[in-house]
Amino acid sequence: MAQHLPLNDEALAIVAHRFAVLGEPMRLRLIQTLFRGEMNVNALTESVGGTQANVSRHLQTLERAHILSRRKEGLQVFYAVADPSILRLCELVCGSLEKTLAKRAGAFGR
Amino acid sequence: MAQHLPLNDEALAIVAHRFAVLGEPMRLRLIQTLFRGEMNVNALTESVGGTQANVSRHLQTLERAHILSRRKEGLQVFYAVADPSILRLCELVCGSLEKTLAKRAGAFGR
DNA sequence: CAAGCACATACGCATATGCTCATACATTCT
DNA sequence: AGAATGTATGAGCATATGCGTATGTGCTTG
Repeated sequence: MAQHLPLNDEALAIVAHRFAVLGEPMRLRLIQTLFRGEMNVNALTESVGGTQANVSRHLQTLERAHILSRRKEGLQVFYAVADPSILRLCELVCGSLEKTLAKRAGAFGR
Repeated sequence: MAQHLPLNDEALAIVAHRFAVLGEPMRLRLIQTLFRGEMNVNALTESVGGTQANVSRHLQTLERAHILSRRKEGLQVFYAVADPSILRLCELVCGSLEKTLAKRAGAFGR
């Protein structure tokens, strides 16, 4: 947002929407899983837990935001991380949080 | 999220919350204004538009998320960007959006 | 101490969001 | 064509969120 500033109303809404899409634990969990590579809906549903319907909806949200890509192969649909900046985005947030919330650092990593 | 992966539930919730806080146009507008430097509530209210009550609420949300800092001086309260990573975060999103949504690029800049 | 200013908060409303259950849709196989 | 499988979508509910109006709180000044 440096060479871009100040953003007008439309741009602001678009940026806010992108952040909002990333602002749900279930969607982050899906993205996190997909960092390991492309996966179909059933596999993702098992991996993250919850119902297939819910997972499908979140995947749709992420794809519409151009964060994931969608590839249909026969009966199955494979999703993958489409926007490489997402990883850096998450790293930035994690790094910042580790500093700001050093007390709760135990919640990070495994 | 690289050396951090995979995040556990608590960490995921924290990261998601941070993204969610950034996922509102009004709050982004406040942050954007504060990139120019510390400002009090009245000045911010005039700058971003809307009611004082609403601005105050959003500022509170941002401060609780450790994105802004709060300094009281007499009658006035001054807010400032507390987390320097926010700027890079916004830049990342803007850059990514310019590429992904090249068609709507006209919405950016001024 | 009373008045005034800057900011925060309680309340109520309208809308948005996430979830589940059930069902529709699409593709493959028999 | 009909059955089976994988995915998407509609309906309905519960909760969360953003907003405005009105009021409360705290500091300062006359």
